[in-house]
Amino acid sequence: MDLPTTKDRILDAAERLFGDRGFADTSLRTITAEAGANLAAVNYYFQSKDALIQAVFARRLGPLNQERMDMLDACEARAGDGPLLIEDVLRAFLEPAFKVGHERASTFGRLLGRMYIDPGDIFERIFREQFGATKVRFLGAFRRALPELPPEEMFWRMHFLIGALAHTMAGLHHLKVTSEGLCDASNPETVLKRLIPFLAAGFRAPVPQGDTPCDAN
Amino acid sequence: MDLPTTKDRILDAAERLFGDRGFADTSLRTITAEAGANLAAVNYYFQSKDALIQAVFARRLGPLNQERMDMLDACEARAGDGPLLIEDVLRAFLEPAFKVGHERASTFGRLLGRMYIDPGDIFERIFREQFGATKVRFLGAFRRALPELPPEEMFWRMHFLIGALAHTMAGLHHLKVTSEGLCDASNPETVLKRLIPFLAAGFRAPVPQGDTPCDAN
DNA sequence: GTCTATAACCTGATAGAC
DNA sequence: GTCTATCAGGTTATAGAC
Repeated sequence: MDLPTTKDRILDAAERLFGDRGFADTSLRTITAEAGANLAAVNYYFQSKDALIQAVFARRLGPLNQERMDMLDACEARAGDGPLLIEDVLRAFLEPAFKVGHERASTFGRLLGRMYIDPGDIFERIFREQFGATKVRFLGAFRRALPELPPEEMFWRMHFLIGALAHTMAGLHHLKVTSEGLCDASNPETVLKRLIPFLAAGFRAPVPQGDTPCDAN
Repeated sequence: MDLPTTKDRILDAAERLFGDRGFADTSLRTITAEAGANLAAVNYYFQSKDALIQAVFARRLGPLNQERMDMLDACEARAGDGPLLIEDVLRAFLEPAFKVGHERASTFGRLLGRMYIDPGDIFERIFREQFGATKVRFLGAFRRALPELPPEEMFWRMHFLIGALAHTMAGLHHLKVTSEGLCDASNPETVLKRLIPFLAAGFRAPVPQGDTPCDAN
C-alpha cells in the first residue's frame, strides 16, 4: 500500500481545517504545516487558494451526487409505474451526504454544511457546476412523490430541507453541547432515522391557504 | 431628528458587510470606509474587531429574544391550563426573527443565519450569553406542546428547526435563484405561512422506533 | 518535486497631533 | 472625537536553487 501523496495530504488537511475554521480563517501556511508539506507545494499542485477550495469540494461532491442519483435510480426502478415514496426520495438525497460525512470522520460533513452558508463567488460556481443535474433530478422525484404540491411550495420545502441538512451536518457538535450529551450522532443511520420522518411529515403537511395547486387548471 | 452617530454608522455598516461577506472577509477598513468614518474610530468606540462583532449582535439580539419571550408569555396566558399549540410556540420563536430581518432590509437576517454556522469562539460566547434564557423557556414550551415526545427526539427536532430557520434567513437569495424567481420572500408573513406548517408537521411526526418515550416509567 | 527566500500586499491595532 | 502615520505581523503568490 502506498502512502498518501503530498497532493492528497494537502487536500486532507485543507478539508479538515476548512471545515473547522472556515475558509478565510484558514491560511495556506496552516494547511501545509498540518500536511507536512512545504508552503510552495500548494501553489505547485493547485494554482491558488481558490482553486484548492474548489479541488477539496470536487474530490467528494462528484461521487456524492453520483451516489444520490444511483439511489434515486433504484427507487424509481422499484416503484415502476406506482407511487414514489417521499421517504425514499429523502433517503436517496440525505444518506450519501451523511455517509461521506461519517466516513471522513465528519470532516467533510462540516465542510458540506458550511458551503451552503459561506459567502463568495466560489461557492455559487461550485454549486452550479456540482449540483445542477442533481437538483433537476430530485426536483422531478419530489414532484412525482407529491404531485399535489404547488411548485412554489415545493421550492420552499426543498429550501427548508437543505437548511435542516446543512445545519445538522455542520452543527452536530453544537447539538451535543445543547442537549448536554443526550444526542449522539456517531452513527449516520441514527441521524437519518430522525431526520427523514421529520422532513417527510413536513413535506406532507397541508398546503397553506392562498396557493394555486398544480392541478387547479 | 438627529443624524446617526458615527458609532451607529459603524454598527450599521458592519452589520451589512458581515452579513454579506462573513466576518473574516470583512476588514475594518472596508467597514469604516462604508460608514464614512475613520479607521481609528472603530478602535475608539469599540476596542477590537471581536468586540465590534459582539456589539453588532448584542444591539439586535437582546430586543429580539425579549420579543420572543413576550410572545411566548402571551401564548401561555391564552392557553391557561389548556394545551399549548405547537404552531403558536413556533410562531413566537420565528416571527420576531423574520421581522427584524425584514425591518433591517434583511441585513441582520443574513447575519443571524450565519451566526449559527460560522466558526470561532466569539459565537459560542454570543450564543451562551444571548440565548441561554431563550433556550430554556422554549424548550419548556415545546415540551408542554408535545409532552409525548422523548427529550432526545425533542433536541433533534429543535436542531432541525434551527437549521431551517438559519438557512431560510441566510439563503433567501439562493432560493430566489434556484426557483427562478418563483419564490419571493419580501414579506416575512409569506415565509412564516410556509415555514410554520412545515415545521409543525415535522414536530408532530411519529417518533421513530427504538426510543424511550417520556412516560415509559 | 521539494525547498528557501522574498516580493507585494493587507490586516488589526495604536501613538500622538489637532 | 477625529484625524494621519505607522508598527508589527500576517497573508497569498512566485522566482529560483537544488
